[in-house]
Amino acid sequence: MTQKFNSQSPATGTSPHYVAGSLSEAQEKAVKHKGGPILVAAGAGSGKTFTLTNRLAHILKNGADPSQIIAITFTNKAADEMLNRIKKMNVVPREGSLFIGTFHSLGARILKEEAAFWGRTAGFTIFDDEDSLSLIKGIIKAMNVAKDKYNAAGIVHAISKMKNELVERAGIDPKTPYEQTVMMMYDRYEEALKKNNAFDFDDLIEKVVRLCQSSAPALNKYQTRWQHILIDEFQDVNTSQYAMVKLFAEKHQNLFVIGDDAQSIYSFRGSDFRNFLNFEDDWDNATTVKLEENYRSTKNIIHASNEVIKNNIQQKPKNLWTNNPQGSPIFVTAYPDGEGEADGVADRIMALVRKGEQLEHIVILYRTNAQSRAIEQALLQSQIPYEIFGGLKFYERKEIKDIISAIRLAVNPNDELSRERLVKNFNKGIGAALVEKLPELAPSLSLVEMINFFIAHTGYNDFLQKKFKNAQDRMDNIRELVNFAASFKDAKSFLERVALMASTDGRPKMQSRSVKLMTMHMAKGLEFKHAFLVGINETLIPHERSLGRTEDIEEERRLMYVGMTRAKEHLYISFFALPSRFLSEIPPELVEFKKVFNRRERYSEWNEESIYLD
DNA sequence: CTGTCGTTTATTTTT
DNA sequence: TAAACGACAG
Repeated sequence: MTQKFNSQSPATGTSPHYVAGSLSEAQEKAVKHKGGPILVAAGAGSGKTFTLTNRLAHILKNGADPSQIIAITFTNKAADEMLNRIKKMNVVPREGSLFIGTFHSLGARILKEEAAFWGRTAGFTIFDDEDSLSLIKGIIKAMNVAKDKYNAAGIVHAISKMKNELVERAGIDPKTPYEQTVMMMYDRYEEALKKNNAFDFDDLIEKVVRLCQSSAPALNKYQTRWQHILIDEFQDVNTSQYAMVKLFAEKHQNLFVIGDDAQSIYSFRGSDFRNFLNFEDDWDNATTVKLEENYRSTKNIIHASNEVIKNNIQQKPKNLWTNNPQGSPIFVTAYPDGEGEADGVADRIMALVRKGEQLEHIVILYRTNAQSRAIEQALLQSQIPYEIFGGLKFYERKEIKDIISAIRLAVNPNDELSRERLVKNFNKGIGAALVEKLPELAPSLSLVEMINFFIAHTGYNDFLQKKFKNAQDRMDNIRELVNFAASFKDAKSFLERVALMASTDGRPKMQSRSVKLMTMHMAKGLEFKHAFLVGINETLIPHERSLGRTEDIEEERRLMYVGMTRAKEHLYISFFALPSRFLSEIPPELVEFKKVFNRRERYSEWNEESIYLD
């Protein structure tokens, strides 16, 4: 077995360095599956990406043309990783003919082909969440309704939900005046998108499904084209994504889906892991393979995680096990308050450093972003270098958005939002002049020339310096953007990529010598030698907002499970105030419990006896 | 354009 | 309870 414990994989890498060909028995069964629908239930750390990549290679080696295959992921990062691994295996005869990408990029690609059906051109713009919000805000204003009654974000959310759940517009019968108005806004929103020659994120899936539902030739085209469909993180598909895939796979039935229902943590965004649980009922001749050997963590960590997730009712039964060593106990620490906890974690990290541990092997995970502040302060004080993951997406930065707006308008003159943004941004008519000039200029300039034109024409560096204290940082960001843009052959593909970028994509590469801080959501798929789970309090995880419904609490438990299974060797869990119920689900014999008193005098009477709730 | 005051809102966020 | 946002006056 080359998948060895404590491998030298980078901190953010997802798996040890495998050698192709060393599949476990279960992995081999999944990889060499003959045909027909197959669900691979891949537990945490069971070599999911490895199996998926080998499956793809297997299909290619058995004579399928790359153009007949689509492999769908949720993130660009996952897609890039798979593509890199596949390239190394030397099984793709023609470069560029194989689709490995996200649901959204697949949708964008199809809609480019089918733009006319929706009254768009191939140069359509992809509106992001912020664009959708401004569009709705404009509609609310124009409709002259009571602003306090119609919350723009709420309406955007409602529309997004309808699209994700494929709710038929014609089937909706709004009863109350409020509902009637919202539906009117929906209609206006759709009109506005069309007028702007734009699709929103959800359209990239929904409009493909609607097209295939209403046009037999179109459906037949894609069904025939794609004979093999592979889907990663299948537990996270939403209704429209699954509908799209189902339509495509109906003809050849070569649908390979892989994922872990125990790690479904995005239901608030429409992910529905019942698609995973019901797969065998949904496809007559479905095969199921379970990957239950964990190559990542110690026995203690796996045992503790299993005991926690066991308490969920809605799940596929599984028995995750490992050949790895027993390892150290789970270190659970009670602190008097959040600051005490942060200091305690910093102290513990210092101790690890003194023992020669590398900072990049350490991660601190929390439930909510707000929790990072206390931790940051403590790390600063102890002079421990750290890096926060997530936060603002690269392209959501103001300076980046300004430039993107200019390129968007150049490519798509109907993009009113970008025009507005540019006009508003600069005084003395600079914006207006720019907006006039762009569409003549665009065809004659390369992408990078266009960006440089924008910067020169608007005096953008001066603009930044006048307006922002951190102008230098922002100019650095622009330089990053120019570097990134230089690798694209045309503005259209650049815009598509940028629009579909996640918060961790496209940012300057991370530093290696630093502790990583992130939410438990962001940590999915990653692994670290040492994982600190902080703020494991009742009201934080499970979050107080989830306490009403069993399903929500079960999702919180899955999140806890995701957090715990990130640790390879050492798992540190801490809390203040009331310990999370999930802590009491860890068997006491696996835990080394410690209490820290007297951080401040007023907590001296703090006297909880154990982490176990009554 | 800029600053201030009142109001709102407060989990997670793969695209 | 703070902090972020938006409206509006100066």
